[in-house]
Amino acid sequence: MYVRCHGCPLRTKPAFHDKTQDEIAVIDQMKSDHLRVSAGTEFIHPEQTDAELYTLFSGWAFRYKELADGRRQILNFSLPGDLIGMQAALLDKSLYGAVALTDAELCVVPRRRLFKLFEHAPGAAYELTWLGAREEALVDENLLTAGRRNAMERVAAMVAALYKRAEQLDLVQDGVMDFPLTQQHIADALGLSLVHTNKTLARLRAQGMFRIADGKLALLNPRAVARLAQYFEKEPARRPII
Amino acid sequence: MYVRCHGCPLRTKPAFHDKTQDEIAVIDQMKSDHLRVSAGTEFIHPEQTDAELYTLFSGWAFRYKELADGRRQILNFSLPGDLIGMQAALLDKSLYGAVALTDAELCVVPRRRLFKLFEHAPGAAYELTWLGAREEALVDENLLTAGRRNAMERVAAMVAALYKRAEQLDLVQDGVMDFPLTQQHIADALGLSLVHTNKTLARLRAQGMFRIADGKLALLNPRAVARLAQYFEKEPARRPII
DNA sequence: GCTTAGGTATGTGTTTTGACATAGCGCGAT
DNA sequence: ATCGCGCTATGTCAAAACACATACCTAAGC
Repeated sequence: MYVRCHGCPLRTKPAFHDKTQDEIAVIDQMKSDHLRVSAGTEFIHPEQTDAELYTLFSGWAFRYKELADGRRQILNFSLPGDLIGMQAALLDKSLYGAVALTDAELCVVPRRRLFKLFEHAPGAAYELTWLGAREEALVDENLLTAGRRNAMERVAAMVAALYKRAEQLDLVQDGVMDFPLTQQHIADALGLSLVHTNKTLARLRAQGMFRIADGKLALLNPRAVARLAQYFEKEPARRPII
Repeated sequence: MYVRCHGCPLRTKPAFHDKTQDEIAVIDQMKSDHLRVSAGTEFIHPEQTDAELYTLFSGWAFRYKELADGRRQILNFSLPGDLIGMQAALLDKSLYGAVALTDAELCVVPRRRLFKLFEHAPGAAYELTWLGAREEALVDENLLTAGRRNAMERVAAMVAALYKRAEQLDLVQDGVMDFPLTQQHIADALGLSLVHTNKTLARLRAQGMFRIADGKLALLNPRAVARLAQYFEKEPARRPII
């Protein structure tokens, strides 16, 4: 059940850099646990002071913040290979929550070992920082979306971005990928109301650019979606994985 | 004109951790330049592939992204001591621009030296990563603002957050701080139109919670502002500075 | 002194988004 | 089997935000 980094099936995906056996050994040593959580589990809590650092091994997750009156903003979605919890692990306490969207597996790097990692494995530390910077880039893009795109564009931007990320992980087949978000998740990620999200999806559906149904997303016209969203960013060809 | 880290007047502010002479020497070695730029200078360009890493030494700056049709979203504002350009320095190319809002001074850490820093100064590398995580936290909060707060709340949240940051840097006197943003900047940061921002400011002004005028912000009723914005986050008492 | 440009202010009408209500569907629990 | 719940769908109306037009003020440049 416990997955050692040496045989990790994730790191051989085309999305990720190759690593030497030594590098992998370092990371394997840092890893303290391999966690299985079921859909809906909140594995980092807002205000939590002892959150660990995680790499999502399988499944989907998201980070969120909320206001005192319950309004919730999803900050970003995590796919396999993504780091979750840099802020939570480094800062005094977590300023957000993190929840598994599907059943998921998490590789755990204890926050206590983080500084050691910087001392003894500068390469891994650099990659950690790199991944942190990438996560910020995702949030930046989401902020652009929430701040400056209208409802139709927001949905299109989200579809385009998630599709591109899934593609890199070999999660797309014949233009179709798993898509475990409810409309409430979409609304919370895009800064829209649930009802308006539903109506926006209906309008987009009528235009036939993509289809979301039964937990699947089929991207029918990537060009049109990218154009509508004015979303043209490329993911780096290969990235680290810790 | 060139400021050596040893005598840096910024790092002695109460907002920052103390450093040993050795630590300071390491950073001083990393620093390659001390740049002066005038208000409006864009010192990191979107798509730029060779952006350096900066610490803002004096003045204000902001990072932004824009859509092809010109809509602009300001991602966050930087105050003295803040790091700017982690993403730009680490990733292949910059996904955002960075502009000086006022005349400003920048300490430059060349991107080429970054990996060396990780190899030879794990403490400094850790702090760099910490600062990157903090910047992401700022963007997270801005995303919550743009996505889930209404116009009045957005302005209040921005005022509360910037005031709190300025306070930590001794930039507040008698409840008044420099505030070099135009209404267009506020609009672009909050995801509002210029006109609506102006009207929202007028409504808030009528309520007397704060006053923005002549490049100054006077916070008259911090409690009311925090309550309206539902903004209660605390900055960590002390943080690193590179 | 005049002009221009950037910034702020405000009225009017339109568009977008949200709120509320209601309904249907599928699925798991009792 | 049926009840309740989560999720999706859709109509109607209200509120929030935007677009456009115009005006005023100040400071910089000629």
